Amino acid sequence: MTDHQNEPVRSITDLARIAGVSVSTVSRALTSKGALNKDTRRRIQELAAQHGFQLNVAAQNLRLGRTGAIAVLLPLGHERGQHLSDPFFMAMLGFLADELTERGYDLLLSRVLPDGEDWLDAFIRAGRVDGVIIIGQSNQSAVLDRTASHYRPLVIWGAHAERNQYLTIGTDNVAGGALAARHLLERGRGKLAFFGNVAVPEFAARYEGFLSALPADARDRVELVHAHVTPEASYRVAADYFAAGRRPDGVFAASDVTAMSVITAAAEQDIRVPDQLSVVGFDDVPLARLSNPPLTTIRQDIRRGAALLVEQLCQRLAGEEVGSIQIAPEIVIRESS
Amino acid sequence: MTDHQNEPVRSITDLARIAGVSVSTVSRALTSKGALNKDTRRRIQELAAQHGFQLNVAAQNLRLGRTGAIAVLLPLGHERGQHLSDPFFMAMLGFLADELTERGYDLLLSRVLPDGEDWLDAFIRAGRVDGVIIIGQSNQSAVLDRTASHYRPLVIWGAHAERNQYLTIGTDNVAGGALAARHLLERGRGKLAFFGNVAVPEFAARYEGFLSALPADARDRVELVHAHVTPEASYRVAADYFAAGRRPDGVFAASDVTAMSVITAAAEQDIRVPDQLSVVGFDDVPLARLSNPPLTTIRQDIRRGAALLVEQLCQRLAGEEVGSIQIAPEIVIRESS
DNA sequence: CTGTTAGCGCCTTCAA
DNA sequence: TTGAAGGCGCTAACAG
Repeated sequence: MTDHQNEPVRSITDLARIAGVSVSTVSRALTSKGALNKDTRRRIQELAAQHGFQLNVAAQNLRLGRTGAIAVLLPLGHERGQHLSDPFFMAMLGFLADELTERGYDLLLSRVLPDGEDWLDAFIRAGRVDGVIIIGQSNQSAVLDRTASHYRPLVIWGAHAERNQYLTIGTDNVAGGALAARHLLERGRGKLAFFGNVAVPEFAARYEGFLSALPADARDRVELVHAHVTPEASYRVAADYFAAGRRPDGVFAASDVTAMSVITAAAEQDIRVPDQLSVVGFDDVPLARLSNPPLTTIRQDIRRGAALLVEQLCQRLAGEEVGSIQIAPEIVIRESS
Repeated sequence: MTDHQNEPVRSITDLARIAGVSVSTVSRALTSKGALNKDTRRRIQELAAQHGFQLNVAAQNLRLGRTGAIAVLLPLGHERGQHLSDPFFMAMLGFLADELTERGYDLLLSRVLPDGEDWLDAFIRAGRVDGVIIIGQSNQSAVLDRTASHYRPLVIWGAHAERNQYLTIGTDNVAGGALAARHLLERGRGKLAFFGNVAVPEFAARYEGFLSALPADARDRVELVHAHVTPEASYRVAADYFAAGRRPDGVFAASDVTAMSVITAAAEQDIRVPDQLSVVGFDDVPLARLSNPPLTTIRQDIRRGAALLVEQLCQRLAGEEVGSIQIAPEIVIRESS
């Protein structure tokens, strides 16, 4: 008998030779699929372990006509800045990684700068992934609609709009905005401002819900302040705003980051939160609790959102037809309001 | 001539048939490699564009014996919590995504719970990626050392230690700790505390540098408070600490998140920052600027770190031998100290 | 229960 | 300049 200890084992062919069986037997043993003698299977598995051999995933996938990977795309349509620095997206990414790993998929991360109309189709045609999760539709809803019409395994985190055909999972932003409005009213606030970029569909929905829950007189006086997503940019906007002498008594911010910017900028003008100004954020990122004062905010259930995104995507991969889902937000009252 | 408009084009074979040439010609045309008549090349490229055809990356990679993907691994050795919620890692991830995309690599994200000694080798043997970037060595330096001895395309973000053979890119944590110490001394602080988990090598180095820059009397009185990485856990530790009546006049926190926890917990005991207590963080995450008061912190150049990680990895992939690099930190003085 | 064989889609050597 | 053919490592009929 030959000494096989030193032969490198790079493929099932190598292992088959050493084991004295055919490649298909090795394949069956290692994939645990197909009928095979128990002892043969065990013997080959042990041999594989001894030689530190594992099936080549790429070849396996090529043969199976799949890739075993799901893309998570972050389109940077509106904000070219450090989108990935947004704690909300990051938490989402973490949970997605967990969910996908659990189902045996790899997570392919990509930030895309949408250019023209073909970026998504081109990405899909490259065949690198079996399905696509998009976090935030940005200003790309037309592109998404077009692609969704012929490509099924596509789910989007974000606001749902009637006119869009693609599959979305997202917080009910309108309801969230309404929660913020009612809370500020309860606090006796009536001179209100909304901080956020309403070109982003999610933020527009928050704003819309906010307005809709306000009595007419308060609604008419709401100031709409165009704040960007990144910490630096939103802080600058807030600082300018207060420096210009604006003095609302209640602010609803489109995100926790923006809310923290508002609080910081207010503090620099000696505006006391919450005595003189109530601030409500959106997201409930982990750091919201550590803001000073701790942030009152509209909580999005990120873990649930990630689970649903993966769940719906897998259904579509299995050929099922599934629809959009909205998740109810809740308000978390802390000390900033 | 047949009408080819409606035939699906799924492979170079299909396109070759339509173009009336051989598959190798199509391959050469689409990869822009090998000699080929200019007009033929252009004609085939146009045909491909018309039919929305792109080369199948998986098959290409199988043939070329590579994967075109780099893994970014987050070992959750010490902290099982939402590691991915740490803003520092997230910012790093964003920059890595940019750098890798630019060089034509996909980024495969995976959070791993290290179990036993084989997790990294097993991951590598699966052959899913061409190289591995590990963010944070956690408590896995033995595993890393073993793997690094036989697997070259491996780079680690984190503290460099003489005894470890693997390639690290990281901030000079010792120097960073010293910067914090000197700053607190300048502020006239002498009753100091360090908040952080010194089982994490990076944090241990920060602590070491902190102590080393202190005069003997101050050094001997430094309190070491074991704070965890996650916001909730570190906040709880800080709250308990102050509730127990501890009253240092200077705190150096192992991370910005921990520093924000300390500030929040202090505020709840009516300890004024910076009047009664100076707090210095580490990282300079985007939100540090928006902390209240804005955080004095030791800045890590994340963008540069990400660029270097990818650069060194690519060198190794090209067969070059390259060594570890330390990045000098700098102190950013804001209002918390 | 196991072996033989034909590809998955692509690249590349060799020959024309 | 182009074509034919072999094979990357694996799976799944189909035979035996």
